Amino acid sequence: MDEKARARYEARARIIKAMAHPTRLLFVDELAKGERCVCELNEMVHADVSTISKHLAVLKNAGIVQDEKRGSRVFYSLVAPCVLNFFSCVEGVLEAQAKERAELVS
Amino acid sequence: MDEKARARYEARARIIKAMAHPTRLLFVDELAKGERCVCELNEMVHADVSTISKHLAVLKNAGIVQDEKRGSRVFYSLVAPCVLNFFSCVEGVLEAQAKERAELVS
DNA sequence: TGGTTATTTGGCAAAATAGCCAAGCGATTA
DNA sequence: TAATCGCTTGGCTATTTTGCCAAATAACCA
Repeated sequence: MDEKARARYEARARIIKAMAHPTRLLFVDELAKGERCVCELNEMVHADVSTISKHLAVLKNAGIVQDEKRGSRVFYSLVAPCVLNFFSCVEGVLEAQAKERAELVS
Repeated sequence: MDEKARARYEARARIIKAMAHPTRLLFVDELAKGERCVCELNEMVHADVSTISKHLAVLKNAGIVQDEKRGSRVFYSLVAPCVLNFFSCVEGVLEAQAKERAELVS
């Protein structure tokens, strides 16, 4: 594999890595319904606001969400809705795993 | 968020995390073309065989690939081809980012 | 102006991940 | 049987990620 190809896979991995956290997946799921301010997202999770803010920064850096300050609040919204497609795939994999585990028992 | 929802997002994140590495993305891409033995995958990457083996174990544990021993070799194949859909999405995000960076310069 | 609210940043410690080497193990060949 | 091949596992260190706290900033209200 040449250097260029390696860089491409690294760039791809960077984006996917941004999705690889339960809290961030929850946020993406929520933002699919519309924009939300940090305070709203904060209410959904048991974590420090600074932690929330850093998770959102990760998503923003990856180009998955964008932010817009209005008044004293910052609103985040989804700019790459295609990441929602990840869910159906992942759900399918989880179901297959559950099925397999069930068969092992029987 | 209740305990059950949290567990669901954690399970999802586990699968996505398995995809969040350049080498593993390369392997998935390669396995999309057909099964490959560890030795073939090893040739594609500058890394110790043990490292390769561990990456494959991560993908297998996540339910993305499966393995089958035939003779002295172990062949891996893709069992969740839907993960290939990740690529087109990620590619789109990368393009959008490149475009934005280009606009910042101009 | 001073205080409060909303959010980000810096810094740190704990946890998870990555990758190398050495060792182990089953299958194959000599 | 001994040596080799293909692969996995254990163990270790280096790096990255996570999440908390404290501090900084910006907008708003009194």
